[in-house]
Amino acid sequence: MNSNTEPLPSELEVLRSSSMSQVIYKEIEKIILGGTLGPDEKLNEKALAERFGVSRGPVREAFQALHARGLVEMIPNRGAFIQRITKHDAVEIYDVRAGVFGTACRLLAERIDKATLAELNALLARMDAVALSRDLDSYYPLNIEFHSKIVNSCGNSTLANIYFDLVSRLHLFRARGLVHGGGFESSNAEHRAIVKALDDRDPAAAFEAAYAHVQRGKSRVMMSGEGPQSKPSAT
Amino acid sequence: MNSNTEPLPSELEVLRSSSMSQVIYKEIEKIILGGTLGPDEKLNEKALAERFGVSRGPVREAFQALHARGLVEMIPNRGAFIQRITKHDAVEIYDVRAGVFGTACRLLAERIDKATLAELNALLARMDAVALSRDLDSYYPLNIEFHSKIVNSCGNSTLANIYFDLVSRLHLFRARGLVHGGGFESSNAEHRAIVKALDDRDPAAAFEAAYAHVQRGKSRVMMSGEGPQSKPSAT
DNA sequence: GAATTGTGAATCGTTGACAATCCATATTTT
DNA sequence: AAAATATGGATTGTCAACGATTCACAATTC
Repeated sequence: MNSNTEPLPSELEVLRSSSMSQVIYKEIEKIILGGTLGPDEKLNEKALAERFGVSRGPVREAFQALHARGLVEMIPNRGAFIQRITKHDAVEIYDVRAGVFGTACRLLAERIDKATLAELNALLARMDAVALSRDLDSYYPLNIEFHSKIVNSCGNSTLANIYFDLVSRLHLFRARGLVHGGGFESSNAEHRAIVKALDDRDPAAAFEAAYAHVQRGKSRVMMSGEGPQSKPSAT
Repeated sequence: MNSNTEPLPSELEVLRSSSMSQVIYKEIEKIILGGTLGPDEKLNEKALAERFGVSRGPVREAFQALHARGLVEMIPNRGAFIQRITKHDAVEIYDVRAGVFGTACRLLAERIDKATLAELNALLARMDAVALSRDLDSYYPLNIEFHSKIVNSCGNSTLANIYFDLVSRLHLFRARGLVHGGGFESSNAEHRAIVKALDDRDPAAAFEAAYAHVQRGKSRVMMSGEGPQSKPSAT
């Protein structure tokens, strides 16, 4: 076909492979996770449709997908609202995330290669260096990269999708600043314990180290006592 | 086919509390998981809309939600198809399910009460009895009830939702008969190991027992070599 | 006869319009 | 004046219709 001509990676090409509602989905997801809108904020169909230059149909379809993924709440005859994550919800999500991340490490321990191990060690070193200079804004992305590298290397895309979904939902729990807040030196010590278990090819130890690490992260976040705590009725 | 158009049984009142697309979602989900349709089967918008007596709008919204949950595949300008689960996909799902179910047991071990323990023991006894009579059709629902009881008792609805989603997706992998196929006496022995760990309030042991149990279930299913094995391009 | 091209029916993607519902404000009632 | 009730505007839920794309099958070409 036109393997020689592909000068348009822009919107036209995207529209060929993905339907409109999928594009709208990604855009609204960006808006939600961007954090500019407050929690419990209303998502106006007409306003969003006009903003993207489409009709309300694709927007409504995107809403349903966002609802299925737990990012928005649908109230009949009222519309779509950014999902509100209570403290109780956040605890639940952290516990599942601990189990999923632990499972990723367990699976990775059975198949990790030298290259991946080297990359993880390199990240450890960089995080240690940044921790010394106490540069929080530099530590944060490295921390994410470390966890993502593990999840993406465990050879299970289903697990990876679930993991990143959980992380997205936690983003809705406005309690950041705490992730960096309490002691990230100890955090990196926990990272080292994980990598050591991976290096030892010890699945059980890898799970335990990873599970404990996320649980400590939960404690660090919850300690600060931020976020909404009201508990709406279950669906 | 069905000249008597009454596919929605008295659930018109549900429409008050839930939107139409949510009802359609549940109906299509039932159709998919019912198993009457083969894998990779096309879901016709117009046909489904007429079957439910609505227009195509709500049906398309339901499709998006089903797609987000991994039950249908959306192909641009082609429509919605029942998601095809390859053997490779099934392995991934089993591994995640093992980790999630293990996490449920781990959490439950920290909070289980006498009543729940008694219920689980009662189920164990019933499954043993059924195993003696080799009544597979009676064993299967008890097996499901056992796992569901654990997941629903661990006090984490987020985890429960993810778990049942994974189970649903595994249903798309047409390889049943195998779940019962190879030795369900050993399966119940594994159940006993889980309950023992729960009784001991030993989280780590509970996880290991549960994880190993699902992994053995995976082996039993995969051993039979059924299911589609073609591997479409990764997303 | 096999491959290619052309045609038409069927289906999908999107839109704009209409009815039903909800919300905020103004009006009435006690 | 406070509570209850009406009212108008805005928003959602659903539908039917239009253009665009795909698929199956017939006609044509080599």
